[in-house]
Amino acid sequence: MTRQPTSRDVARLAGVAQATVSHVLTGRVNVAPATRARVLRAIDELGYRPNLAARSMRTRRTGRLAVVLGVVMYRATDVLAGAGAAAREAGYVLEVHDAGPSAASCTERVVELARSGSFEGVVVYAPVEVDAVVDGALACPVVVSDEFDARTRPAGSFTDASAVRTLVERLADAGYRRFLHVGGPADHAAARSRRRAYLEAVDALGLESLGAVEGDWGGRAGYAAVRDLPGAVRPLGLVAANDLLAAGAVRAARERGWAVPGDLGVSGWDDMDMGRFMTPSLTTVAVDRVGIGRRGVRRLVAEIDGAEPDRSDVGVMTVVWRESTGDATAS
Amino acid sequence: MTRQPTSRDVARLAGVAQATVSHVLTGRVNVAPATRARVLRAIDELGYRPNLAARSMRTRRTGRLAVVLGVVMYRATDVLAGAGAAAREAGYVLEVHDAGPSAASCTERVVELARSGSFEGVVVYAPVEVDAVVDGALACPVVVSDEFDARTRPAGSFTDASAVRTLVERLADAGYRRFLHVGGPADHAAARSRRRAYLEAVDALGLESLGAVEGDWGGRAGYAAVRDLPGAVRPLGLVAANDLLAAGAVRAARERGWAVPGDLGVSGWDDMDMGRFMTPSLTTVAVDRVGIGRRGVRRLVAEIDGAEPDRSDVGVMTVVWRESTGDATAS
DNA sequence: CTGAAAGCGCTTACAG
DNA sequence: CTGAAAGCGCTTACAG
Repeated sequence: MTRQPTSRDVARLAGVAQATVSHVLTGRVNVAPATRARVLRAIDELGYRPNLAARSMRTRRTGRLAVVLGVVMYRATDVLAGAGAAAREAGYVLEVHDAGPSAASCTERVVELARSGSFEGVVVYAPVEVDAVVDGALACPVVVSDEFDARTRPAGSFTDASAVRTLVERLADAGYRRFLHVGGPADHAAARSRRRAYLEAVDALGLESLGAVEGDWGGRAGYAAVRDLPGAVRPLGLVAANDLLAAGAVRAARERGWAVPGDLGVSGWDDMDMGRFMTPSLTTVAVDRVGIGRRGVRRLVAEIDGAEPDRSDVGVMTVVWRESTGDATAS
Repeated sequence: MTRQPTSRDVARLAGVAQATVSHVLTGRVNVAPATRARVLRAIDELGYRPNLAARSMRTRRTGRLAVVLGVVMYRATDVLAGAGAAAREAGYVLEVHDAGPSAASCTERVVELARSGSFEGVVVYAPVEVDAVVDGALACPVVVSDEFDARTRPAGSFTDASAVRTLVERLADAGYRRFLHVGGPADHAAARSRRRAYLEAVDALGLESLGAVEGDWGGRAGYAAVRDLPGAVRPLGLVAANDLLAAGAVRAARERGWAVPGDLGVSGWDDMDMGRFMTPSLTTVAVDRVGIGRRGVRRLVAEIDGAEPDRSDVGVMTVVWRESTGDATAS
């Protein structure tokens, strides 16, 4: 833990000026090969590492991106991994801030970070009140991941919609006669989008729907929804907004002696690890979380650079068919 | 996105010297109340924010801690939340780096970060080769979370051991006659610790053990272990190193027509959300992940300060009893 | 209690 | 191709 060597030390050892060391380091100015080699050797010998704070002060670039995370997301670290990789590629480093589950606290944090001047951009994977963010006097761009952007119909909603439509169609084909949606909290754009997709699907297909229940992302809402249903609704097709809600629904059905599949056909969302080992194994929608993370950072970097955002990897959901959406019992 | 105001701007507006602004900000030098108020008003009016890079360069403190995360952990964001809160309390900011699942890649990353000089400390929630870390010429302290520290018997192992012992005893009391452990990968200290605890428990209690199988943290190993067992082992008590392994075991048992509980009694680990909705619901060990995160950062901060680490919140596991460890079928 | 001056370690015009 | 000089925005002895 002795004093770290500086570019002056390197210059001295290499017998050149400090500026030359800098030229070698930044690569923005040509340096004669022999000089360059001397500098590199000195760097190596001294174990020199540039002081990033000093560089940042001089260049007025921090090289930092802030990530705001909502804790509720399943496997948020996958998103982080994607975001981190994209950030590295673009030469940035990520500072992660989690801001609790509520849209209010997330919004507050986003504004604080975007005003701090310590970041070149903020990317948000959390529910926020976008208007508040946009209004604030920000020092850098803010990008809200599609899944959490409430301003417009999110880009992700197209794929949400098609996945939900596919699930409803399949359940109808399998013989389920009535339908129910158990959704997530309304302040999440993804929850709203799946709910809307469900309502559109049953409407478009002329199916009998018992409606859309709102829950949190925990399983109890799914459990309660099925527990409280009249028996006459069977066979029922249930599209849940995530796997926990679906698992709760399955549990309630079993306690009532309903067959799953048979009396109840269920699908979840998120492809949680455990779903494949449940009995019945759970049909679900696999989401490319790493891609979501990557996309958020890429959009942010594009905005920082004033470039066109990359749209190439939109649409990253796959329905995973398992036992829980098997055929209904003929009644 | 206009130029950010500096402490000079504040000084000019308040009619004081730049040093006085600094005195107000750092609080290390007394300032007359009236002067102080003028400065504060100017700061507010200008929306001034100190430039952290400049401050850091001058003070030679970065105010940053690096966190290295292994992606495999369940709900790693809980750990992050705890770490982030503890860091905030101590006046630090966290930079999160995930380093892939392997001990080699994590170790490499830790050394790189600890050498970079950009951090005042590194806290590791990932499997690492501690010797390599200790050998390197590091610029800051490195703390490995107990759960991943391979050097010594980790502090967490005591609680691992007692939880495992409790589970084995209960299964024995419930009438299970033979025992099996399905563990995690051996390069994880937690996996080794649970395995050892299992072996000690069956030995101490004089129970018949079929041994300890090593898996990854996914559910297939649990599935395969039970699928391949002779039927004569029933009733079997199985202690799995996590809930996925346990869920896999349950699934295999059901496919073989074994009753769970009855022919097979199973416990998991991690208290994954879905476990309570499985049929049977899964007995498991709840871990205080937020506490693990907090403890890691507190130990690191203590080391930075040369203070005694806080040991007050060690031992943060609770067995959650559910249906899967119910009574064995008398045979 | 207040302020003038130096300097943290870099990079960037600019001159040679 | 190389280097001398200035300056990024702050804080810290130090003097008054």
